[in-house]
Amino acid sequence: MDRPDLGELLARAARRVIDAERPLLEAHGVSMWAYVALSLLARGSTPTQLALAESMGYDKTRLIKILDGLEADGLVAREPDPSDRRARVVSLTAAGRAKHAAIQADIHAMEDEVLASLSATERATLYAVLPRLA
Amino acid sequence: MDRPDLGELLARAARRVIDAERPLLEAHGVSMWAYVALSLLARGSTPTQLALAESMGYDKTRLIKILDGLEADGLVAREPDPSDRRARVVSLTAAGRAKHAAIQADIHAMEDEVLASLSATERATLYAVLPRLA
DNA sequence: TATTGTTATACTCTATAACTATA
DNA sequence: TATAGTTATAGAGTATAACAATA
Repeated sequence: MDRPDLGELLARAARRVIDAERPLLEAHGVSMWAYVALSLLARGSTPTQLALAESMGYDKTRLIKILDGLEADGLVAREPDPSDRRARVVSLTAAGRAKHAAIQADIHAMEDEVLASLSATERATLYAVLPRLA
Repeated sequence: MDRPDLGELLARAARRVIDAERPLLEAHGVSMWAYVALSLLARGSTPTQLALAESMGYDKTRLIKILDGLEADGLVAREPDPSDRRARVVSLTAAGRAKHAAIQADIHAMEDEVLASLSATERATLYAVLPRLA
């Protein structure tokens, strides 16, 4: 009966990693949710704002300010969807793609330190299991 | 270079599990942070409020309202620390211990569903690795 | 002088409701 | 009538500073 709570374990691990990400993101002048948006866009899709918000697990009304900032910095572009002129399609600019790659490189370097004490099989299992929990 | 971000994976998994916890906690009339406090106290220690806040990773000023509610419900007791009369020692009452056990039973049953698709070794690795990340 | 618990205040984040333009 | 994007407002959550009692 000495079983720890999974939610607490996940939340503590997530908080630890995110706390370590915070200064890296700040150095790049990008908020956490802005980085999440850049990450999804870097995976290749050019979704509408609503679709982007849903795949981020974020609110469409809050995403607007995020995109305003990214657009003002020239990292993303918003263009009207030809097939539905109510919608606006979001895409990465070349600068946005470069920015995301630079940030992600820093983050992955940080993660390597966090994961240093894990064996290769433990790491592989972690990356295999986590997506299936979400 | 198609490596996912660990922070995002952990945050999504944590959010999913915590979202599933929310209705269970609400049914027991306990907030998430109140449950975290009950969990730490159930592990046997009777810390001072400040020590409890630190081990929760929570703010001491916000913990006060949490403890006020738990004390009003008769789930915890606050007594002055004999060795330092500024401090107040927090402990579980019998009702608090029973309450925590009942909530945790519900939560563990929910977690079993979440973990159902994982093999026994995957589960063991997950429980071994997560504490080392935090 | 420093620290524990407490309160009060300001700030950020989040959720909800309305508005426009299209469908 | 319903939906995508937008804006504004209210609410919850969080952080900071100050206070009384004790060290």
